[in-house]
Amino acid sequence: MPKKKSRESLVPLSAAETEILRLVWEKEPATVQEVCDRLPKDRPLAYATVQTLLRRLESKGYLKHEAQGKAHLFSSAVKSESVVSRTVNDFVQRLFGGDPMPLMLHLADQAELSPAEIARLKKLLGQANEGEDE
Amino acid sequence: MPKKKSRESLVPLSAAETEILRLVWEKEPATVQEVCDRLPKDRPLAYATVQTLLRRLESKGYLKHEAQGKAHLFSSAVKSESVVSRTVNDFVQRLFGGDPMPLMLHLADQAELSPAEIARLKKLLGQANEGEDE
DNA sequence: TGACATCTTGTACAAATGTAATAGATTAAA
DNA sequence: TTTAATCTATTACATTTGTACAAGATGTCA
Repeated sequence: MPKKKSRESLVPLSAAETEILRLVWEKEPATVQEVCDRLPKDRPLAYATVQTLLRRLESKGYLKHEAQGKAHLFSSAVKSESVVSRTVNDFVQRLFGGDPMPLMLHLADQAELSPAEIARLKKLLGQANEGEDE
Repeated sequence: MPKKKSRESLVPLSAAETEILRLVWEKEPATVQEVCDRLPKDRPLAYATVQTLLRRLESKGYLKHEAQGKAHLFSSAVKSESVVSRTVNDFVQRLFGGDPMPLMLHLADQAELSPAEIARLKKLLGQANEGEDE
């Protein structure tokens, strides 16, 4: 029996689609209007544009919708984790040839993490190398 | 006087362009042919295609070239670090709304890091929270 | 110095993307 | 039940992207 699920090979997300998909994830299910309301102020998009993007996300298989009155309620059709996973992998592949380390280092260095976050990360990292200390 | 350098706002990289740019970074300066030679086997591209991408990278300001005999030698026009930085930021913005933590956690969890790499990361993280341990 | 082998340049072209206007359906309100 | 407010559906359209052929320039070797 297959352990890893067969990596549905969805059509890749474009930049604008990704932004919108994330907003849906933030508040699922969501109507076009609700997504519009959550757009960052510095990134205004016409209602019709958001609508187009949602439709494309649906036709690409990332979202589905059900009707609620005359409006549509959009929600994810695939787990966000798997989308994130694939997206991050592709990204790392493209920009770093597949090696995640440079990205981790960059983030560890650039991101201004709180002590709590750092602790959390360390713990997660720790699990993999208990006791090791180069 | 400005402290941060003025973030040149280059035209963003497309996926294919990013892959090629990375190859140039790997062995700078490089001719079209050399880049072709370094293409991953599972991603064949015609010589002409690579050439087009290099040309576009140059017109977008990421690369420059000088002639060597009849060939062109391409090399970066902006530091790769800054490109990586901008690219990663945009990516985190799009997929995580700007919060790098989910990405770090994802990577820490997914990437199979060697003990040495883990140690390196921990050290880097440590600098920011010496002594802290919630 | 002529024939090859290489390179660059110009051009192409379909598909994807970003962005949106508009017309027609639907519901809620008066 | 007409009107106003919303929604969806259809269509548009300039750019960008991915991918590449072909013609002409140039350097190389016999």
